Amino acid sequence: MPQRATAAQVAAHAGVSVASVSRVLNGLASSSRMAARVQAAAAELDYVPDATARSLKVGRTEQLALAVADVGNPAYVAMMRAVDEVVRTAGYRTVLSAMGADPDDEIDLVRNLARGYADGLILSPLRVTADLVHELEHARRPVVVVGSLPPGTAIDNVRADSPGGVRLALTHLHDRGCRRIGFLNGPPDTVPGAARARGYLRTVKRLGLPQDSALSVTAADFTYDAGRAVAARLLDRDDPPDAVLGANDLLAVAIVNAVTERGGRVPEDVAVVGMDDTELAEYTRPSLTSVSLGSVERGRIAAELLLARIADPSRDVQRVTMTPRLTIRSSSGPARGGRA
Amino acid sequence: MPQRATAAQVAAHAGVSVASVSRVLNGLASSSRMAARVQAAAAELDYVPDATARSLKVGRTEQLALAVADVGNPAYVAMMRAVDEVVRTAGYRTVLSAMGADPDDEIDLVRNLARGYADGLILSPLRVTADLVHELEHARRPVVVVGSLPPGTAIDNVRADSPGGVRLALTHLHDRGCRRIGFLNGPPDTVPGAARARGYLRTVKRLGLPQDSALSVTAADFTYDAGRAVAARLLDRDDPPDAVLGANDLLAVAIVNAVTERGGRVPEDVAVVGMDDTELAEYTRPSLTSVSLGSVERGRIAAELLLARIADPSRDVQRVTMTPRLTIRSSSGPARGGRA
DNA sequence: ACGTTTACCGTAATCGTTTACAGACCGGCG
DNA sequence: CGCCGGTCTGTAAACGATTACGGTAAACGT
Repeated sequence: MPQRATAAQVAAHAGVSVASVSRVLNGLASSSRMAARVQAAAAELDYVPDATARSLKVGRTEQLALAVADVGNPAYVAMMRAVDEVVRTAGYRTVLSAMGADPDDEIDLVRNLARGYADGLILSPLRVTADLVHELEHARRPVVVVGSLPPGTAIDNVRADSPGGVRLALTHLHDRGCRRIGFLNGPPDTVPGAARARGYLRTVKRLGLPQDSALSVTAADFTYDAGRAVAARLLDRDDPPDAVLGANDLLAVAIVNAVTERGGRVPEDVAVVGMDDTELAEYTRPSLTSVSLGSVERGRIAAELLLARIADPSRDVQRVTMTPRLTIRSSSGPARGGRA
Repeated sequence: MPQRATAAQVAAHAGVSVASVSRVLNGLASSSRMAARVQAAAAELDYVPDATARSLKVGRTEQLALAVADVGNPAYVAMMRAVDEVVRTAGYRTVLSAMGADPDDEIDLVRNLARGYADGLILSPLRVTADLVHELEHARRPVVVVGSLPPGTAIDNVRADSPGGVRLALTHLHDRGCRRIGFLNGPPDTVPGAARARGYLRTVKRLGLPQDSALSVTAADFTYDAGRAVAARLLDRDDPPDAVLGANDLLAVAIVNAVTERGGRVPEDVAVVGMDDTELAEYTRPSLTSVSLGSVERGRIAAELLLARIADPSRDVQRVTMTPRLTIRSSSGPARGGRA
């Protein structure tokens, strides 16, 4: 582990001042003779400027923090990739701040941001409490929230249109002839859980479908295992649904597998639609019809919003909503026409 | 965006010196009267110490960099989670340094580490060139490599036993009665690709299986799509294999889907085994027999090795190899006994 | 030839902490 | 009463860069 050279050492070695070293290495005005000397000395000593010292002086870390609720969820993975892509090409680094389900984690995170280890934060919280909103509005560094916020909150944010996505999915199933459409939701006290539950109720009413509360089941979280754990409540009934919407691709796949394990066929006996349109939808068999809520674009836009705000802190607060898009695959099958 | 208070302001507000502020906030010796005053002042001004300044002074950033080749690969996602878990509980942050397929990216990364933006690096390179090894050995900060390195390289590393894993898989298939066992590999010029190819050849020989080079196919990378693109070369033959090993769960799933789309049955017509034992193996139908190369443990151990080396830079170089473990699921089916 | 602009370069201040060092104070012991 | 030991506290020097400022010398115009 060789010692690191400092700018002062380079300066001494080249017989110039540290100011000149800094100038040359940052491409500021300097004679070509000077530039050559400094560069030679820097190369000889294998000098690399210290990021920490630079950050302290210029007041920027060139790092952006990213916090998502669940790194295991493919939708978040896709979002992370998109964020990192934008962030990196802008010359910043991404620091990952995974967090648990505890909303206090998020509050701590925003507080810690005040330490200045990053120039901004992209936060995708599962639950939004009043405390969190308060903390966000008083954050010492710019924050962009991915997901909905209470109306009037003055924070840049980019949200999915969950109710719209649910409507797209249910309408599609209705068009295919499904009438008893079940819903496997995640925890209803989360932002996406609540939004999707709202969308489900609203659309069921609008389409004139049976408002049977037994058709709506919630999993403990948005994971495959949690989906499997409660799938029986939906399927093992005298009057099982002829279609199920999963609040998530993972939950949808859980339903698909639960159906097939019971000897049922997807989509003939039960059609299934997922949400997020992750890669999973392509891998699984039957491939999964899924409505994209724009995870990738949300990530990209969030990163761009953050960079823009860092560049101009006084710009207007932005609020972007993605429009959902349905991709039809095998799990909701071809038109059911003659059957049933 | 309220202004940030500095230690000097807190000191002035409390009528003490900045040294005392620092001492109190870091829990060093100080009278209770002093502690109370400082804490009151700090609370009043909502003071949070600056991470950058602290880092500059103490020479630690409390950040660890993590670089993996492909964030889309579930095996790496699992590894990332494991790393982050360990890193975070040790009080460090994880900074993500995604990189492309270009080996130069990795060299840049190691070089950049000299800037001191992180206290250490966990690197999982797809390809290991001589230049990279050289760079690693002269790195200014501790590096742990996940994956194999040329013998004699003095770098902490934790590797998978790919050949062992392949042997496990092939032996299993052989035991099930399969004789024409195909292999869908990733790029053979990558570290895992090369290791698995070696393992395949060796085991095929040992088991006395046909050494038909047409049975071994390589995909352009370790992704599902790349697998799909070349699956035909393996399946659409006069003498198709009765089993296929995927170098990857993604590649294995690609084979499974390609088989079923051709009307074949898995495992009856073609048994399939994957590698990495990711969550995908549970989701897909038929569920995928897969050999775990210990992605999660590799991540955990890599993080622990790095932390240990940071704590004691002169400790002996460690090299850990995970032993592979086979999990049998439906895709390689029950004993084939009477059939064929 | 002389004043003035221009281009470079070095000195030193600065970013916000931590921490070595030394001074101040108090109590207790001989 | 003097001295020693210990406990706190403040002063000031780092950490390693960037950059405002001023000075020097070359270049230029008349």
